Amino acid sequence: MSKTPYYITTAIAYTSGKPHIGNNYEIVLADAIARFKRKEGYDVFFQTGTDEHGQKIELKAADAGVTPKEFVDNVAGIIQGLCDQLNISYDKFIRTTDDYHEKQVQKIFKRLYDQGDIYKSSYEGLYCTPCESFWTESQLVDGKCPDCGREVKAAQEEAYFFRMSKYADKLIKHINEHPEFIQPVSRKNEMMNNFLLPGLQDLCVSRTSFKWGIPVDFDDRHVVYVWLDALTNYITGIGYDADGNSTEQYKKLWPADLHLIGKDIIRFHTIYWPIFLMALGEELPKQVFGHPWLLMNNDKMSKSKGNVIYADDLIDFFGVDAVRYYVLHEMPFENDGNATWEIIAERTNTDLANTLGNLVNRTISMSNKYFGGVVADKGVVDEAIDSDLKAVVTSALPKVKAKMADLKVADSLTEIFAIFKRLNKYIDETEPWVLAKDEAKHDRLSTVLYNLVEGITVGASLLAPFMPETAEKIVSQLNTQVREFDQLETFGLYESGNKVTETPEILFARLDMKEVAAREEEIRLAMIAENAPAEEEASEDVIDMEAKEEIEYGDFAKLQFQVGEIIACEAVPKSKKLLCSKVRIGSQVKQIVSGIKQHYTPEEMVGKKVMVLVNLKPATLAGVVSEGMLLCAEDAEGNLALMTPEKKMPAGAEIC
RNA sequence: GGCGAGAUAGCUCAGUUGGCUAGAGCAUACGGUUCAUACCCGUAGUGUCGAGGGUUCGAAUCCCCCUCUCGCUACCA
Repeated sequence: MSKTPYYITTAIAYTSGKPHIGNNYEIVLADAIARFKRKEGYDVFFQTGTDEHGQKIELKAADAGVTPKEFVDNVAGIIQGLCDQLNISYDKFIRTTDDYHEKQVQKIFKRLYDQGDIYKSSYEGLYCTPCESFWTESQLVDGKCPDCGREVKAAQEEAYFFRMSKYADKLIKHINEHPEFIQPVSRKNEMMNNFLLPGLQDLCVSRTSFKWGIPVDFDDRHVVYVWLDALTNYITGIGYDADGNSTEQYKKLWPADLHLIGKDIIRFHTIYWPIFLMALGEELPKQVFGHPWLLMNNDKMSKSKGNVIYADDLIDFFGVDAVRYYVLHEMPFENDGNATWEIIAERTNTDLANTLGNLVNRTISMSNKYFGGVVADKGVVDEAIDSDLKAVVTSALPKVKAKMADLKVADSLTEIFAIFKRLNKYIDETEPWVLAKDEAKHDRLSTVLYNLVEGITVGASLLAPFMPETAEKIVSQLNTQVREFDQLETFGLYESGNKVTETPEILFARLDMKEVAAREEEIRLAMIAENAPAEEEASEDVIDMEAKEEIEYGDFAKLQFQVGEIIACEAVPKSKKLLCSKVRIGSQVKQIVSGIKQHYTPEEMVGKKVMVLVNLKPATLAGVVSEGMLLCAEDAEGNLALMTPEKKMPAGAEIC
């Protein structure tokens, strides 16, 4: 009987820098699922990898003075190193710079172009020069710019687009008929209500503004833009061929059983990716699970704050399985989880050191103390207390399987730990130290210890997909092996008369919270120190934007910039981003609305001298009239900085 | 602004189709035990189940309204 295939993927990691623990969470989750499915008897193929193209990488490489390829080789190496440290059992690590991938992406692009799904456009008639904005046809109001109402006209920038709308109805039908397709289901509504039902926009699938990408082979001014390049890794990695010569492996594995991704890219995996596949005539993946985030200190991580948590730092301190346990157990199904050194340490102490580690240790110690390490079932049963123990142990597998079928990994671990908790209780119920004092009860004592060793073996075997190293350590101390799943619903398979180790090793040492805090602080300070110069560098990080059309001086002269003084400011009601400021310009006061609430409080706005575009046609925003524009600089992360005069200037001074 | 989710013990959350004294884990207190990593076992809790109103014999659970939080999205001159 051939095994049922199970193809699982993670998102491929973007190689712009070293990923933090929040990024690594996904691959640990995928690994646990993959290992579990293998144990369940599936023929698992687990693919992960790196996404290595794009302008950001091109720029970072230039800054670092290396070629983009050298840059991504380095980062991809770091990422693979982290995978190894985290004990990730991937079968394939794909890089989007791999030859076969690039070749297939070109073929896919060509094929989609030939069949009319991709078309070339140049934004013709859709550029509003005053607004500096491109618009798609459906965004126009009465054929004019939806913002200013002026005529739009052709622009120079050309690009290839994918006709998304063509497949929208088919996708809506698929999603409705396959409620399991998008997980968690709450995401399904978001996709439907925000994108599919209002009508899909065509997707831009090429760029001419940078070079570090896969060239469109029949039009080499263009490179394939991110999604067609990145998403296709799921099929190129297993041997897809756009000309119909796909490998046997591809035929066996596709469609994928599970794409495990972060909730931020659900849209691309549940709308664009299925539509690409439909266009190629391939089946859709069975399930896309958009997992929540693992946040750090309930805050946005920042190197300058030193609160970024990296997997390798954690592994150094806690050990790989403590880290795996933490991310797998602490992460809820739908809400974001939180990671702090303190919480990780607490989990390690309570669950791993106390419940599990101590259980193994005390069991082995007693075996050595009372029977010289020999564990034998003498068949002396106390039905009242033994039967419940056995029931808990042998009923765990189906419970865990049920949880895993719904991807409830955290709950699965809880089920497994229920065994260890039950075993600890069993020790109290049987009181081996009392039995030991009575020669007549030594056979009973032997059976009790046998039951403990047996239960631990079953628990360790269940634990193996989640904490492989620990499972191995446990069974090795018990001088046995991790069992297959079909041996976990029978009690009593441990070889009677076997001898456990004489020198039990502490599996997880209890951690002193003070030491944990000290270590965290040490790393935090090191990170801040290391990034102090880097942060300056970062501020020097150049940002290239697409070049706009050249203008005449006359065009510039039309714009009236003046220094304005903010004399009052308040938040616009019913708006999340808008602040309404009263700005003195000369002797007049204008009311200006700006989308900067997330960066400035009304209080700190007051008194600032800022650069104002004065002669902009008034517009109404969220029901409030705005008579101009406050100018800000914006960086790649969307941080804003108001433009203020470098020397003291009166309100109304012209900026020219 | 649109759509959606949520507000339950100090903390993180469970509470199926409305039904007996509202639960789990962690943290806390007390008791027990000593094989073990000051560990394990047991007991005890405290909760106006976000506010208000309604339906019902009965509501954490259904309806209305309010406040707040969050997600996606639009807007962000």
